[in-house]
Amino acid sequence: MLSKKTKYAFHALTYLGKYKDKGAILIQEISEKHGISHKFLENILLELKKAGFLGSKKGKGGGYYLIKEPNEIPLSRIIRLLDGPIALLPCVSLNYYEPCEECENQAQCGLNRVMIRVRDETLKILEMKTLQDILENE
Amino acid sequence: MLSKKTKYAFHALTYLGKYKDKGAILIQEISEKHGISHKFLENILLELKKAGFLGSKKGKGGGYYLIKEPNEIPLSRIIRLLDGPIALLPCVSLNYYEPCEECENQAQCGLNRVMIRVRDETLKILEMKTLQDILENE
DNA sequence: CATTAAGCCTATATATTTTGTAGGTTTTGT
DNA sequence: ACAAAACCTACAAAATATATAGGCTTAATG
Repeated sequence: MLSKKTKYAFHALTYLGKYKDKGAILIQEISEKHGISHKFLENILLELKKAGFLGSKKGKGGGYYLIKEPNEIPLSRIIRLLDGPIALLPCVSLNYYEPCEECENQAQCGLNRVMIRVRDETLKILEMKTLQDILENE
Repeated sequence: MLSKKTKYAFHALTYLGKYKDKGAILIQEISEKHGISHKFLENILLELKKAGFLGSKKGKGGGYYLIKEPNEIPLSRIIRLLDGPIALLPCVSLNYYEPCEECENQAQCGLNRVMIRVRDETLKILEMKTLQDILENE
């Protein structure tokens, strides 16, 4: 399941996408609209900024704004940024690969192959669908 | 990601499937072969038993054994039993449905639809693939 | 140029979940 | 009767997720 962090990130991005013509938007505005703790959201927005999705302006009249087009933000990237791996096993993760500690031999692990399929089907969707699609559905 | 519990369950089931002609198999045998804590595995096997996958025999010469054919044990059921929902959001879970607390209106939640697709594609695989497939791959 | 309102940053606190342990009870073969 | 095994419930420890605190930096404005 997606963490709250990731869900909050989607809410914030959606909000910023919806009002992207209004310029910089306050953390506080988003946190109040969605009932998210201000400080928690602050951390999330900062991560999104560092990852290159958001820009910000400090000081009075400051706030956050999207610096990518919504159709350039695949859902997969947001999930990976905030939640980590999308795959169900570390040994089939593309971005967070590690061998499974319990598995003496990954090549002959029966689960491995199935989980590669699950990963691929999941990614087909999450890499194709973007913030744009979310915005259109709301 | 799958929890250790679920991974251990798969290891145990695979082991029991592999040696299903040998009758009851000790917890200890499985736990030693896979480096799993005896007591932790005990709890897992008990759950698998209560869910109808395993049988057991108490007392001397006792142990656990499969009571379903490996091809009657879809991976989805094991994951759900030990890990809970397969879906990425509670509001799209078939077996563990709850409305998302942050979402005022699920019908017009943009994520909802995408996550239904992810769930469906994932389930296509995890309901079709069974312990049998795992055994064949090892 | 002082004040104020905003984001930035790092550390810490709290809550929840996962993982593992303890210890006694029941059952069964010998 | 004894020993070996699963059964059961509760608890402990560790890890992770969620949330908070508090000072720092930046920028607009009267």
